[in-house]
Amino acid sequence: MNAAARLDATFAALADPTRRAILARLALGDATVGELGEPFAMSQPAISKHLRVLELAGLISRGRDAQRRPCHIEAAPLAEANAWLERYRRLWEARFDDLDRLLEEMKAAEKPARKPRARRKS
Amino acid sequence: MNAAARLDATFAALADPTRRAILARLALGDATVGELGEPFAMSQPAISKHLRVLELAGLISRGRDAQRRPCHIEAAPLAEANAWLERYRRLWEARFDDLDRLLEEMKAAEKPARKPRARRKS
DNA sequence: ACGATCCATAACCATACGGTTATCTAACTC
DNA sequence: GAGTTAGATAACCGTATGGTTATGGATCGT
Repeated sequence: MNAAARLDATFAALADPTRRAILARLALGDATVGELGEPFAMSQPAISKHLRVLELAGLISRGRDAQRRPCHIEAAPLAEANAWLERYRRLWEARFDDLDRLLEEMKAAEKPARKPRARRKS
Repeated sequence: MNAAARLDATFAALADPTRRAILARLALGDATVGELGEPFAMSQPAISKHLRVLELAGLISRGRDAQRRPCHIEAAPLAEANAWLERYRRLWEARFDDLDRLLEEMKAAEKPARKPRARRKS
């Protein structure tokens, strides 16, 4: 799987609240399928499907403990997703830069400028 | 739209290589629909659909310049996605911590330990 | 006023997704 | 060996997604 396909799978896996909650749970430590499904008003096969999506995305791995299949979070794909987002960080930090500059201006002028950052639907 | 639904929309929007490429282009500056579609072997309506997905996710906004509809990247949802990922940063950084520790051990023992970090399909 | 340009919308299609119920398998327990 | 427990798998269903072609609408140029 190339980098683009991995990002596809990772972001798609994260685009579901149940799966994000499962990852949040697994961040606290390994858990079985039953434990992972318990918080959700959802059938067991539905949970298994979510786990398969997470596994195919490389976000979890599964061990074996008798009948149980403990799940373990694998953070590497999250690191890749983070690296992708990283390239856009300046775009959202610029917002705060603007805010800082605006605050400076307000402090200097002692009169709230009310300049709403331009843009936004013309 | 609540935080979870926004994350759903954001991650889903990012789970497509065409849309990520469009965002990459827009990070360099605003562009029209035609300009955005030019690199892709895809019909114009397909591009419009991708742009609508990005717009619904709040990742772009659109202005107007005569017949043209210039698109502008909006990074705020990316910041939210980043904030979500941030909570898992220690999980993938731990990997490097382990590697560092392993390297320390190797250096101390002068004999490559070959301990493959345990876990992984039992 | 007329055609060209830029883009959106509608209708359609195949496939994927998120859920269900029912059933099957593997391993433990007694 | 019989029943029980933990999950996986199969078949199905409604809706969403990603693409297409065809058409429509707004604005520019002449």
